[in-house]
Amino acid sequence: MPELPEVEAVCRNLRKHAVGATISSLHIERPRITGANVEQALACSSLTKLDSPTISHIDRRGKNILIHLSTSQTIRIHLRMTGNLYVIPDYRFRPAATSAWFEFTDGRALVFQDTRGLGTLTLHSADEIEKLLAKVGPEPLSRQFTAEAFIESAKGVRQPAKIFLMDQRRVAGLGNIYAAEALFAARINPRKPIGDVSRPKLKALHAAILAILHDAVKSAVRAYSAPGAFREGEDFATAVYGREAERCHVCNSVIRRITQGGRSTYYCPRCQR
DNA sequence: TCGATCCTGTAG
DNA sequence: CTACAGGATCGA
Repeated sequence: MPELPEVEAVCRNLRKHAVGATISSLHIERPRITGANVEQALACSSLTKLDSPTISHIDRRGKNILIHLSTSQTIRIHLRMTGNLYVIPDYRFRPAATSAWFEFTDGRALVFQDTRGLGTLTLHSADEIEKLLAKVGPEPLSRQFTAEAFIESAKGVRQPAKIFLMDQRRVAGLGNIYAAEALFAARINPRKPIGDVSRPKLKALHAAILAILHDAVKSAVRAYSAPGAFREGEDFATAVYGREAERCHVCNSVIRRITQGGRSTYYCPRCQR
C-alpha cells in the first residue's frame, strides 16, 4: 500500500485522531517488528509502565512515520508493503493481522495492521531518531527540493534512473509506482543511467515528481477519509504501472515490464527511449 | 549489482 | 503449483 502519498494520508489522519491521546499500554503482537532486538522489545513493552505518554505530534520523513511522545521519545513506524496505521473507536475490535496496537485511556486504540508483517516499529530518543534519518534524502514536496538541487544530485551518477528514484537517500518517499509514473511522464527510459539524462529531461522529471505526488496525495487523502479502512486507490490512474501488455495512452505501443533491482518496472518502449 | 530474505495473500 | 506484491537490508 504505501509510498509517500499514502504515508502522508496516514499521518494527516493520525494528526486528526491520535494527537493528544494518552497511551495506557502498547502491545507488540509480532515481536519481529521491533527488529528482533530484545532491548527494543523490552523498551517498547515497558514504555507505558512508568508514565502515561501522550502523543504530542506526528511527523513524516519519506515513508517513515514519527510519533512523538510527551516523554520526548519517538516511535518510528515503517509500513513497508502492506502496513496501515489508524485509530479505531474501541480497542476490543481490532482487525486481524494486527502487528501492534496502542490502547488509549479513553478506550480507543491506534492499530498497526500489517498482513505480511514486514513493517517495523521502534522506539528512539531524539538523538537516535536524528541519526537514523540522516541518510534519508530530501523531501520531494519540500521547498529545498528544487530542480537545481535534483539535477545536481544526479550528476555523474551511474544508477539507472528508476533505481535512482527509488533510492531513499536520493529522494525520500518515492516507490515502485510513482517512480515508474514519473519516468513515463518525463519520457525517460528507466534503465538509462541518471547521470546520462539530459538537463531538460531531468527538469521534466523533477516537475513530474511534484505533479504526480501532489495528485497522489490528494487521491490518498480522499481514499483515507472514506469510512473504514484504507481503500486502495483505483482513483489514482496509472499510465504504465501494472499495465504490462496494455496499450500506451500516448502512442498506442505495448507497455513492457522488466525487472530492476528485483522489482518490476513498467514503461513504454516508444515514449521512453 | 544480483539474489535471498523477512511474511502472507491472491491471481493465474 | 508458481509468480508476484506500492519495501528495505544484507551478504556474496
